[in-house]
Amino acid sequence: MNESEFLAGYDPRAYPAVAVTVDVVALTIRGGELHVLLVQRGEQPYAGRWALPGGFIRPGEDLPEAAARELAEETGLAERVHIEQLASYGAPERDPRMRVVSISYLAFAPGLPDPRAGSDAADAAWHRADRLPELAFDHERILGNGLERARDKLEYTPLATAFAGERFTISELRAVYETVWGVPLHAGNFHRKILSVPGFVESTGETTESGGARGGPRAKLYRAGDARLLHPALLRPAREEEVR
Amino acid sequence: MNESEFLAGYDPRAYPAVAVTVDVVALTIRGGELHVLLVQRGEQPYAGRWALPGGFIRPGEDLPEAAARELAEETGLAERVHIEQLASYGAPERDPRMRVVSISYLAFAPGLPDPRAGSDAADAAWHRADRLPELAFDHERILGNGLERARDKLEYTPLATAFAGERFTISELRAVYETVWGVPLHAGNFHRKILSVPGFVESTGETTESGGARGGPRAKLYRAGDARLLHPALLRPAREEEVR
DNA sequence: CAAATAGTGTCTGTCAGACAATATGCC
DNA sequence: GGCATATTGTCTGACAGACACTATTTG
Repeated sequence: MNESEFLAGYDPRAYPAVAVTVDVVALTIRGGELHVLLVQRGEQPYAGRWALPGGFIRPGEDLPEAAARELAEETGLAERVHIEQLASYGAPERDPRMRVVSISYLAFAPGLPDPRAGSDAADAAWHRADRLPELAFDHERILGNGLERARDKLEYTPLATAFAGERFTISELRAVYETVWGVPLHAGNFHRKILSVPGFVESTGETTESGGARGGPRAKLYRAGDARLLHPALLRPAREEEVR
Repeated sequence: MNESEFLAGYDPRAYPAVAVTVDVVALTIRGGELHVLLVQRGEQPYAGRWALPGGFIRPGEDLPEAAARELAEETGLAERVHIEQLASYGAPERDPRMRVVSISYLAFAPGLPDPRAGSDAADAAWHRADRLPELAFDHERILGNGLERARDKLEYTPLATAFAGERFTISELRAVYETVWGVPLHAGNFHRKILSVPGFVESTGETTESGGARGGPRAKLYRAGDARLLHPALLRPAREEEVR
C-alpha cells in the first residue's frame, strides 16, 4: 500500500496520536573539555533523570525552527550557533506514554554560557561529554550519534571554527580538534596542514596581545574562511577497530 | 519550554493531527544506468504526478520496518537490500492536506525486478536518475539528497558491492562506481586500488566462464569482504565547485 | 589477425607524519 | 636564563593518477 491509496482509504486522525518532537544535542567547549547540554526532567516518566533538551513541534513551525527554539529557550543564544539535522528515532516503545517520533538536531557553538536558570526544566546544565549521567528514553543513543557525527564533520568541514571565537589562533583551533577527537595532535604538522587547506582560515593580519600564559611568541589571528568543505580533509588518526 | 513541562501542560491530542510517513529513495542499476523507483499518484493532490514510494507508519511499527515494508510492497523484494535512514522533512506546508513529517530512507539493491504491476498505485516504475519527471511534494529535494548520499557512501563504505551480484568482477564493480558517480574511471588504477583496500573484496578463486562480449581474458570473480569502512577511501575526482 | 579487456609495472606529484630548527615571550 | 610556544623546514613512506605494457579471449 502506498501513500496515495493509504490516504484514500484511511483517515489518519482515526489512528492513535503520533507526537513529533525535536531533541537537540548541543555541544560546546568549556575549559578545554567537550560539554553537552542536558536538562533534568521534572515529570514522570524518568522524573529526575537527565535528558536532551527538546519538545513538541508547534503548528506552523518547521523542524530546524523548532530545534533552534528549544536551544534558545535553554541557552538564551540563537546567534553564532551552527545547527543541523542528525537523525530520527521512532521505535514504538521509546516513550512509554504514547507514540513519539523524535527528530534530533546537532548544535555547535563557541563557549556557550550557563543555561538559563529559571527557564522551565527542573534543572539545566552543561555536562562533560566523557562523564555523562544515565539519560532518559533513548537519549544516550541519540547523544552518541551526535558525538560521532561531530567528530566526523571536523574531518571534512570547517566546523571546528564554529567552536572557536570570531578570531582565533591556530593553536586554539588545534585545541578544538584535540578536545573533540580526544587525541593529541602534532603542533607543527597541524599548523602547516591548516594553512594548506584553501579557504579554511584567513589571516586577519593581527596577532594576540601577548604570548601564551607560559611563554611563547604572539600568535597570528585568523578568522573562518569561505570553504564549505575541507580539501584535502583533516583525517583522524587511523581507527583500525572501526574498519571491520 | 522543554519536553517535561510541555507534556505537563499540554495534551498533544488537542493539537492538529501530525502524520508521520516514510518515503523511500530506492536505487538500483539497470542496463548500466542508475535508476530510482517512483510511483504515480492516483489521488489529489498531485494526482498523476510521480512520487517516491512511501506511506504512513503503522501502530507498533518501527521506522526502518515501515520503510522496508513500503519497499517490499512495490518491489516484492526484501532480501539483499541495504536500507538506511536519510533525513527528515517537516516544513509546515509540504503537504497541502495536513501537517506531515516524512522520514526518508535510502535503499540499494542489485538489479531489482520491475515493480509489481497490480499492487496499488496508479503505476510504479524505475526511472533513470538522470531523466526524472517532475515530482510531487518536496520529493525532488529528498531524491537529490538520496543521490548525493549514495555518491558519498561509495567513497568510504563497501556499498558498491550491494549494487553488484553475489559474485562480481572488478570491472563490474568499476561499472557501479562509474554509473553512480557519472564519471569514467581508469581501469588499471581502479583495479589496483580495489585490491589494495583490506577487506573490500575477497577472491572466490573462480573466473568468468568466458571473456568479455567483445574479447578479453576471463576475469577473476570476487565476493564482498568483511570491511565496513574502506581504508583508504576511494575518493571521487576532485569537485572544485562543491568546496566553496 | 585486430580489437577489446584483465591485470601488472613504473613514474611523478601530493600529502601525512616524524623530527628538527629557529624565533619569541613569560616566569 | 630557562622553558613553553609559534612557526617553518626537512625527510620519508603511502598513495593517487598518468601512462605503458603484457597476456588472453572474441569475432
